[in-house]
Amino acid sequence: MITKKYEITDAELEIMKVLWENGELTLNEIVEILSKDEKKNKSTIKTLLYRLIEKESVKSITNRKKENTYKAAIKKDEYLKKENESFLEKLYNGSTNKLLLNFVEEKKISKKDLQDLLDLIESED
Amino acid sequence: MITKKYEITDAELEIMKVLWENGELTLNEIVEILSKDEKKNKSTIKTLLYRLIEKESVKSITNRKKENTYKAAIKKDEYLKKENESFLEKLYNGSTNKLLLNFVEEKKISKKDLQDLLDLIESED
DNA sequence: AAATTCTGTTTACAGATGTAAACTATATCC
DNA sequence: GGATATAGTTTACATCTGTAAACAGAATTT
Repeated sequence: MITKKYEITDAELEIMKVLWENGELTLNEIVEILSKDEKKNKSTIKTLLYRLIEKESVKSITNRKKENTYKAAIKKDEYLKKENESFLEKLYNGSTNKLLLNFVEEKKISKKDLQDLLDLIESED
Repeated sequence: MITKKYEITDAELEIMKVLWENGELTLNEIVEILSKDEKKNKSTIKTLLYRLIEKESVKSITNRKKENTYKAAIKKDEYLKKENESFLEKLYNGSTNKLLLNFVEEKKISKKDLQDLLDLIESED
């Protein structure tokens, strides 16, 4: 059976982000946090949370004498990695260099950004 | 009225890629090219092409005494730019630097890649 | 010219997605 | 303890997607 752990939709991702940032939360806490910028109905958030639980991207924790809490069951890094890869594949034939070049052309990356990053790497090894 | 020009689905994108690479083509030429790697039915390709025409991403050209030809009505660069931006926004809060750092951590970008790119930029200005 | 064959256009349909209400069981209030 | 509120679960529904067939009009064949 194929795991769909990483196939998270845009709407679901908003919930994952909250969980990644805040750890273990109750439904109401999630709603609270999301209500700051999003205008999603609580019921909608419940559904999204449920779908995430079904696809095992979120774990629901039953607490004695309290509401359940929910936490991310997949790591943000791993998710990002998959997404990066499919983005690269979809638009740049898997070539990071093409992407970089494109970003530079679009002025999304400056010379300084590159230099800073290089310095950072140098300082690490 | 909002133009949906750039909202191209994954399946539709395969057709756009063919048109970007080959310019103006007939349906059969598109089918021919796509049949190399994809296993899409001709009818499916027709539908995708039609949807692209509807959303004004492809222009259909009527030729006297010949089949229509089709060509991309949006530029690849522009499309890429939008996609880059939404990808950045969705996963990195719009921060190119976060993306870069992440790519380096995932070993998608090497020190050499960065250096080469820097050299390239230097040589340009 | 009638039959056949394609090209262009429309319709179909199942599954995914965003959004939210309905239902049910459990906890809380009086 | 019964009424009420709320959390957890299920169902609903419109739109979007991927896939493809149906249909209609023009071109080609015989």
